[in-house]
Amino acid sequence: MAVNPPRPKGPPLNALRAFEAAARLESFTAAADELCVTQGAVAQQIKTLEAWAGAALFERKPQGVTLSAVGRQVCPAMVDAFDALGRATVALQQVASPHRVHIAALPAIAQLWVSPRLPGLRAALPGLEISVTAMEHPPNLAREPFDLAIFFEAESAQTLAQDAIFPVCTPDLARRLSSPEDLMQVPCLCDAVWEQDWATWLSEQGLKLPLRGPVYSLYALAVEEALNGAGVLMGHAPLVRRYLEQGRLVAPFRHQVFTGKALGLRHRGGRPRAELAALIGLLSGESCF
Amino acid sequence: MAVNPPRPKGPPLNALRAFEAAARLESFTAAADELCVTQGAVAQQIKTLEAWAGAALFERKPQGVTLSAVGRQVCPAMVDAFDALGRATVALQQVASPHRVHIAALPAIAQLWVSPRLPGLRAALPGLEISVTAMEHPPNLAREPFDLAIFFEAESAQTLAQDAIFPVCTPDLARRLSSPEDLMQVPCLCDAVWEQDWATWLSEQGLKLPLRGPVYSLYALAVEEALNGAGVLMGHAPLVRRYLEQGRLVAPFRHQVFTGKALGLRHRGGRPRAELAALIGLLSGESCF
DNA sequence: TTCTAGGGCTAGAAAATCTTGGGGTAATGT
DNA sequence: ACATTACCCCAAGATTTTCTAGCCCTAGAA
Repeated sequence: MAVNPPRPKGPPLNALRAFEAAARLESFTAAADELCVTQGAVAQQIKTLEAWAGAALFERKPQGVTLSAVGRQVCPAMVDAFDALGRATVALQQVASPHRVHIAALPAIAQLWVSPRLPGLRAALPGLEISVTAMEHPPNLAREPFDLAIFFEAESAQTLAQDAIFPVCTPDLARRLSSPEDLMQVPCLCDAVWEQDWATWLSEQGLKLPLRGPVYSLYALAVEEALNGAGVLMGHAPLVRRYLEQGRLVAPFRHQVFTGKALGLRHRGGRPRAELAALIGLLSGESCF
Repeated sequence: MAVNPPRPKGPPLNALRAFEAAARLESFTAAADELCVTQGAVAQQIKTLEAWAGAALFERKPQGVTLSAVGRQVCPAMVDAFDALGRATVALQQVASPHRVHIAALPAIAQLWVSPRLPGLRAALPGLEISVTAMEHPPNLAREPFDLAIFFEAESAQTLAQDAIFPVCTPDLARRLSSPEDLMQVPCLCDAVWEQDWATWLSEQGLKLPLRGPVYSLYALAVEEALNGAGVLMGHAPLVRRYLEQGRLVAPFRHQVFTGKALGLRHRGGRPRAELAALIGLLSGESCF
C-alpha cells in the first residue's frame, strides 16, 4: 500500500480571502479595492471558490451582489479566520522587526504634519526605523501591517489637534483681501478631495460665491503654490500652522470653521511596546516641536 | 489628493501556510508532505516569508530545522489562525453541499471494508452522495474536508471491530498446511506496509521462520492473489471476514494475534447532521450487512 | 435619454509557485 | 573507514495561478 497525492485539496487560500472581503463588504468592487486588484480578479476567485464548494455564494444582481444563504452562513467564520490570520501576521511583523514602526497617514498629513517631525523623532529615538505610507483611507490596524494611523476623523482614540479651516495666503496677497467678496478676484486654490471646503467656509457666514482657481490632486502641492503666492488656499489648521507661525502664510480673515473632525492618532489595542509608546508620546505631546 | 496602490501588502498567504505547517511539524520535509508539494517549494515559501518579515524564522541545521526565537513566538498564533481557517472551510463545504459525505480510509480498508458496504449505504440513504478517498495517514478532520475517517488505530472514538491477524488462504492450499513450519513451503503474501505482520504472528508462538513470497503495494491486491490461490496471506480479521464467511478463504491455523489496534471510525466533533449520523449508525451497527 | 455603477466574460500577460537536478552536512549502519 | 540515509540549499526552467484589459449587459440616477 502506498497511494499518494490524489488527496482532495482544500480551496485556494486566495479565493477564500477574496470571498471574505467580498462577503464582509457585500461588493466585489469594494473587495477588489481593498485587495488592490481589479473587480474581475475578485469575481474569478469567487467563481473558483463557488466551483469548489459546489454552491453559489453570492446572488448577482445588476446593481451589485448579495450573499446567498450559503454565503451568509459561512461569512462570520471566514471573517473570524482572517481576523486571526491578520493578528498572526501583525504579530509576526512586530516580533520579527521590533525596531520598525510603520505610520499610515493621509497624504496631506504625511507630507505636512508627519514629515516635518520625522527628523526630530529620529533624533529622539535612534535605532527606530520609521516608515510612512500615504493612503486615502485609514487602514484596519488589526489586519494591516501599520503601527500608527493618523487621519482626520470625527472621533479617534487620541486627538492630536482639532481641525479647522480658513483661507490662508502669502502676506503680499493678503493685502488685497479685506472682505470675503475679494476672493472672487484671486485664484482660490483647492485640493481635489477637499473641494467643498470653500463652500463650507463660505456658507458658515451666509455667503455663496462663485470662486475659481486651480485644483490639485495633492494638498501639499496646493500649499506649495500658496507659498509661491499663486492664490488663496483653504487651510486646515493643523497642516498650515507651521507656516503661519513662520509668517510665510497669513490668514486674511478671522473667521474659521471647525469641521468637527480632528487630527487623530490610532494604534493597535493593547499596550504598545516601549519604543512605539515613546513615539506616540512625542507625537501627541507637542512639547518638543 | 488621490494616491493609490503602493500600499505595503501583507505576506503571501501560501507562504504563511507553509510556515504554519513547517513550524507545527518542525520540518520542511514533513510540511511539504502535508501540503503535497516538494520540500524545495516549502523552503522557498518560507524564504519568501522570512524576506518579508526581515528575520529568520528557522535555524537550518544539517539534521533538520528548528524554529528560531521569532518563529517560536509567532507559531501559536499562526496555528490558531489556520485552525480557524480550516474550520471555516469545513463549514463552507458542509453548508454548501449538505448531502455529500466524504470518507477517508486506509486504502486496504477503503477497498475491502468500505467498498462492499457502499451499495447498501446508497440504498439506505438515497440522495446522499458518498465519496471515498484512500490515504495512508488519517486526515485532520478539523482542517481537511473529510467527514469520516476509518483507520486502524490504537484508540479511537468509535470502534468498529478489533484487529487481529492470522494466515488465510484458499481451502485447497490449506490442505497442504498442518503446522506453521509448512509455511516455508508456500509463498507467503504480504503487503509492503504490513510486512512485519508475519514476524509478529510467528513470534507470538515463539517461532521465527524465514518466509518468502511476493510483496504487494496494495493489501487488496494481496487478498486478490490469495483468492487466486497464489499463496498464504496474513489476514486482518475485519478485512478478510467476508471471504471467510463465504468460504472462499479459510484460516489454516487457529492461532490469531490481536494487534492492539482496532478498525476505528472518527468524525468531526459536535453533533453530526442527520444524514451523517444515519450513515455512522449503519456503519457501526453491522445490522444490515 | 444618457450616464454611471456594478458585474459578467475572455484572451493574453504577468506573477507566483512548483519541480528538477545537483550540492552540501551530520548521524547511522556495515 | 565508507556507504547510506535524512535533511536542507540553490538555480533554472516549466507550470499554474492570478491579474488586467477590453468589451458587453442591466438598472437606477441625472
